[in-house]
Amino acid sequence: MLEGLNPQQHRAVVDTEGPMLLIAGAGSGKTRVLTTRIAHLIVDKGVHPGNILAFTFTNKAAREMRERVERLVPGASDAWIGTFHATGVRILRREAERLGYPRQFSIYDAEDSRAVVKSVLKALNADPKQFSPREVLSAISRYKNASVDPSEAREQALSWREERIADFYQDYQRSLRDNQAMDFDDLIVKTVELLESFPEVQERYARRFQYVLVDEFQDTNPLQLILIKALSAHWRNVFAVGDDDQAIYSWRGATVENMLNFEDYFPGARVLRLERNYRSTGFILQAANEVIGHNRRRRGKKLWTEAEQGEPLELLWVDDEEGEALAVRERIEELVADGEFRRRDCVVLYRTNAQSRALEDGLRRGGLPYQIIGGTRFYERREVRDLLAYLKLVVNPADQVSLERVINVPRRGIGKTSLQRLLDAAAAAGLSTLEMCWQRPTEVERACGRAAARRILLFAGMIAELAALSEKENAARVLEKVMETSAYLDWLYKDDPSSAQEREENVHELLNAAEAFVAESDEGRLFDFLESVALLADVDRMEADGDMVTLMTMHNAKGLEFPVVFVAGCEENLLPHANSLHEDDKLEEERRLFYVALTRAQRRVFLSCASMRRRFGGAELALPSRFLAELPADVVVERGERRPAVVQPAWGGRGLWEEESPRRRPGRPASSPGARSAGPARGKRSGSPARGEESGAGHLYGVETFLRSKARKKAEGHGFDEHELNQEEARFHVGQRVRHATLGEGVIEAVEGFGELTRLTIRFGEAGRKRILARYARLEAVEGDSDLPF
DNA sequence: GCAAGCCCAGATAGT
DNA sequence: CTGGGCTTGC
Repeated sequence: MLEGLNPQQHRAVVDTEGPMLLIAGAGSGKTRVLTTRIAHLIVDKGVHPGNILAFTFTNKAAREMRERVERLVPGASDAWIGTFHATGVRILRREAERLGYPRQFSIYDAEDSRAVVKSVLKALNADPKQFSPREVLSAISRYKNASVDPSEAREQALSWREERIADFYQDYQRSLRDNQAMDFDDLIVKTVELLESFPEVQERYARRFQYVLVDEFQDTNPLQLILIKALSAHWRNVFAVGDDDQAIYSWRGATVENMLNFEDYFPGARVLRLERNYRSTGFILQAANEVIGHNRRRRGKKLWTEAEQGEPLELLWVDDEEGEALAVRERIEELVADGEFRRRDCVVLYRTNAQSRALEDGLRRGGLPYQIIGGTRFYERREVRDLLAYLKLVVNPADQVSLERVINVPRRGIGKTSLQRLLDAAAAAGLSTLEMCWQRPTEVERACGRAAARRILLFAGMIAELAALSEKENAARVLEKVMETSAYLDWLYKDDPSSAQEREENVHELLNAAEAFVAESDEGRLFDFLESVALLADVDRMEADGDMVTLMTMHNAKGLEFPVVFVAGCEENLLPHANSLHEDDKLEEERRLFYVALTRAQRRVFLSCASMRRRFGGAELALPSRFLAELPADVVVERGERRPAVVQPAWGGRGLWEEESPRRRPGRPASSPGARSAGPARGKRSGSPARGEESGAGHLYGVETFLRSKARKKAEGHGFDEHELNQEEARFHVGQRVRHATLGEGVIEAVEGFGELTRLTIRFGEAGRKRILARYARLEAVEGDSDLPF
């Protein structure tokens, strides 16, 4: 078992007593250490598997860890291995009654939570202009992950706004409790609450877990740290594994402080490091090391490898997202044709889910099989959520959110007014809506009128029947019954025939999921099924079988590895993301994200960078990511050429990126790839020159053609002739300085539309950013272009 | 009670 | 361009 471990790994495995922090670089074999350590505890130390607790970042990671341990030690599956959330649920299902929750409390996902926040905002008369559900929700989540309860939030509030949010927080929690529901964060919050309020319970669990292991420790938050401490308090054997260079979830409340101050939180802790990388080639590692070296806030380490240099990274210059998709597809086809890689070896990573669409289209058009992780998730489809809401309601009749979702879906003539009367009556009686219906039907009739009451009571009766059924039947049977009694499929076709077929397929997939669950689990109980659904992460649904390319966000790729990695959209405002440009901490997190992306790769890395990207329908200029400039020049070769983003093609002047003399842009050394001016790319010394010579041929059309055809279409509709059109086009370009009569001087950031519809986004000094119609703006050109990036 | 149509805001990342 | 929320008219 211990064979083949390097000395550091070996020590990390066998040095089991007391707290330990393992700083494990990307690809340094930490998963192996974790699994071997668990196996070692069981086999060599005689620890009972049930006394081991391991936290992973995703269910998929948990499953893999369990399988790997099981392979080393058959019968080890009694160990508690799971995400923080899953472990929280596991404890809460046994103990929730102490907190005043029934065992079968509902778990609300983001959309359910949003519904609750919305109703809270409405009830407290919040001004929708000042408080969006989104913001409030994220504020609440931040509080929770920082372990701040509503009353503390109220006390800490420094402004009227914060006070209001604390009030919303309080009502939100009250509402969840009324619904006997917990949101995602609560799964940990309530577990901590339980352990803190009931010392005997804490003692019981802390005694039980002789060894506690935590993976991806750099992405844990203060609340999770409290949970770790509480559960390891008795034996104090905490083994935390993490890499500060891969901390990418600070927006979820995670803090590297947990790692940096480990020795304070766990006195007597030892710290070990794994710096030898077994995953990537020399070139890839060199690139990754160099990039992450630009971060200041880090513990600092340097990965090394004895692997061969391999192939240099390739930088693909493309015109726009379609060109990018095409380039990605062609490279994959090439790799597959060479026989060196399969499609399933390839992953395409991107910063935002919105980028997946163009990539997806490109792959589909080329007939290249792919799977997408994340984005519009299966369990977020309306039809799937409707049916799940029925099931949740069956399990937990107090769940108002689910009730309101389905009481009139399919339509049964229970409209807003009747529903409101019903809700009011129930609230007045201090009962949940369904209890009201079941226990006091006459009052429902009084409140809603006879006709409406009849329909409502019919619905309530249906849920009661389903609930009875769920006592003895498994999840799949109950789901079938829901579909049957609600005639859900019929309604799909009635509601929107055009989408009905696709939705029906989704419904059947849900049914399949339920069947699969029933087949796998002991009892196939409905509420266990709902729980497994609620806790699923996107990556958990990743297909291991089937030869297809995988598409996902960089965040989702954490902890995974692939022979071939594509990093799409290596552009300013995307990577680093626009929202992270102005704070150093955020910028460094973006860099870590890029680092994570690079270090997923075993053998090949392709980076793509477009000159133009479409957003909200309009065209926007894209600049090469500053991170590209941080790559050492001799580990990258370029493909295609960096074509100027000629947003105004007809005007004939120099395009934004055609420079008469190589003028250096800020922050970009001349030797780096990003600084090279347009022109045929050259293979570099270490690369394969022949490839570098290839042009970026094969685009469906250049930016120019695309924009002009679009312009012509518009012009035809508006009685412009082409001459006039060109005149209009000629007037403005991105980067141009202009003066506005009242707004002052500014720089054009984006040009959208053509002719009389030309819209300009201009950043003014004082007035900020404005989006205006060029024809009314009466702009005056000012000499000299602004130096981009803005 | 309900459907059609209009308007506006919007999309960083996810257990 | 898209989706959700609101208004309007039947």
